[in-house]
Amino acid sequence: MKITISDIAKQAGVSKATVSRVLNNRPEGVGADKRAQIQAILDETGFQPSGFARGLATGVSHSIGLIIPNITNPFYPLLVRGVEDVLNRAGYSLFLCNSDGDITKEKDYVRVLMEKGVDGVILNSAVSDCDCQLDLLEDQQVPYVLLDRIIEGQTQFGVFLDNREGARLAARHLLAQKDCRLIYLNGPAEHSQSKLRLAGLEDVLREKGLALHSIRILQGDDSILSGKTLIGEALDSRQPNASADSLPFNAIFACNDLMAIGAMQALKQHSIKVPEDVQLIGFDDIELAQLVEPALSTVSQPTFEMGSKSAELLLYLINGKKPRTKTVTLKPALVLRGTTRHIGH
Amino acid sequence: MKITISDIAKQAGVSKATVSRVLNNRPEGVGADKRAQIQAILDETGFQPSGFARGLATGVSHSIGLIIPNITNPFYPLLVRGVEDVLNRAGYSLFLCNSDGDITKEKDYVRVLMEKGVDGVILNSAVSDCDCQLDLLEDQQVPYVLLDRIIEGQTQFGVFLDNREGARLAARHLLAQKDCRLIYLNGPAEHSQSKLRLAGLEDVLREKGLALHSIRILQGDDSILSGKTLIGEALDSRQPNASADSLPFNAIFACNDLMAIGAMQALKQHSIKVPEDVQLIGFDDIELAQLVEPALSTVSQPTFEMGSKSAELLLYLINGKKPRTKTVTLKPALVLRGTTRHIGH
DNA sequence: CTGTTAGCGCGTTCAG
DNA sequence: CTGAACGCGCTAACAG
Repeated sequence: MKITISDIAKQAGVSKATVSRVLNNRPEGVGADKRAQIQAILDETGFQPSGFARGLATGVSHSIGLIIPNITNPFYPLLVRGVEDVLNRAGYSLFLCNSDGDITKEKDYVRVLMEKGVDGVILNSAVSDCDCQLDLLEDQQVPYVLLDRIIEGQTQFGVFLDNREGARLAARHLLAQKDCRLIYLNGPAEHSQSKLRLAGLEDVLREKGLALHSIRILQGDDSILSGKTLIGEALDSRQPNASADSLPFNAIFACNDLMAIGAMQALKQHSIKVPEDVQLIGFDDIELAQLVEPALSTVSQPTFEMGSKSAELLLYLINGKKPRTKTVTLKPALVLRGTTRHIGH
Repeated sequence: MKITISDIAKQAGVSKATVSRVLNNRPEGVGADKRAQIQAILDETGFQPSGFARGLATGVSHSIGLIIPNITNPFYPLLVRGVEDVLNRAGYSLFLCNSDGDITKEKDYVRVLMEKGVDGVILNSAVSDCDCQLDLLEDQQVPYVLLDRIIEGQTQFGVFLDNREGARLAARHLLAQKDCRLIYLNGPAEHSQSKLRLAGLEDVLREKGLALHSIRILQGDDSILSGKTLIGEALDSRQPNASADSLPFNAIFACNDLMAIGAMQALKQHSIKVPEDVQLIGFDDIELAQLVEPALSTVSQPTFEMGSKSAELLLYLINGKKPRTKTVTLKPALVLRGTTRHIGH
């Protein structure tokens, strides 16, 4: 049988209460002599308190849940690491949940996490039409922070990237060239990211006095394949024997790097030169972006920081502090590499 | 306050025991009528049992721990997904821990996981010189499976890739060309993978009647940078004005894809053609391997399956069944892409 | 078929 | 400064 707190109490000739006090470093109520003696026994027996019993008695688990769509998406590992690092340092453990963006799975996970008694939840869910998962959390007063997910009219805690501004940066660069015929490779339409990035693009169109329909929007799904297929089709549908000059587009802005890389593959297959014939900008700045050839120009987001910030915010909430602002907004940056040309000068 | 089992017991006019019975779908001991009635109350109140109390009473948590070096390494996400998928289907949750290959961290994680009362642990630790973490597990009889980590003379449960055979596959292909001057880019020497892959390479050397020192071994650390640096140095150190013919090597076998990709970058910087001037094979077959240019030839391992198999094995152990074999060995496959030439024919 | 009773291991009053 | 006693919410053994 496992060794318990009363075992050492007996062994030390004291009561469980006293052992508990030194176990939790309570300054009050134990003489230095006894304290040291008990600590010694604790150490040499390698005693480990039961998290169950502790949780039951205190209502605290020192573990939190992180729900993301899919760890297999190269955007997430760094984010997860950011979360785990600050959590671990603070003495918390992490439940990892892959929702696949499925609202049902997400709800199930939330339920399970609450059963486990997590002290808080970080939720990165891209869909925003149903918030029933949040209701569960609210009901039980479990603190949570939203990661990169905007819910209109709501005032939850969250950390976000300024997606709209990121898109503006990219769009301004691309639309700076005259006679720019731009394709926007959109991500899943229900994702707030896709919407915001499109909105940023439209901002720039307005800035430049261009019609909103002057660009072409292709609907993808954030995968390499969809980027490749979409651009491949756009290329196939043009006139045979068309020269590069007559390309139906000369710039692509993709909602994420994966689609941008897919687009590059299609372009390459058709022997279209990047960035000479068409310029290309992605979004996310995943590690892969630096490794493709030519290296992908993209809008970078501080992924690790998004994870760490959200964990910090959550810990704040768990400790009952009210952070000054309910949301943390991180800034994107345009990273120009090999798939864009330098403009002007 | 949270709603408890006695609340519904009261509400239904029965005892806690009865509620517990329907909660756990115990076939015995509850009339169909009462059962239905209680279930109804359960549903409409949205009652959720406390995992703490349950764990305390049963000694079971329905959660397991997974310790890996670093989720940020592109090899792991798929593996983690494999684990999580089968776990989730079986009603288990996953604690994710990043050890950074640090034995101290690893031990700490094991300790914490045991405090949380995990039902089992999957451990992917590359170092094998100290097994104190395992002792902890053994002491408390917590089932665990080793992932891709061989401990000599031990007979723990585990799932492994046949690393040695994988290296043989690659080495045979490379050494089939006559006058092959091979560089082996080794991973961290203390990793069992590195050792086994080197051993496989040496197997082939013996097969071919070649001296073990007829190849050059460079010591890397599994990172892109180390591959790039090492090969860069090897290239810089040759005579100036040397032609491609006089390259000090014409084939590279890297212990992992990341180093292989780094090597490719160095080669490209020196305008050395792959695979014409030097052939290159990596190991792992991470997603990136298909995306570099030219696509990387490599030894693939069934990463997802390694995760899922290890989870299955662990669940087996948790359920007290004795699997037929203590270890599952998965087979690697040589995937020839753009960084190797076809031989003979 | 159902209710009663007794812990699971720990934290936490409240007396002493 | 210390200990006895209770309760956290649930399961399990035992009666009825």
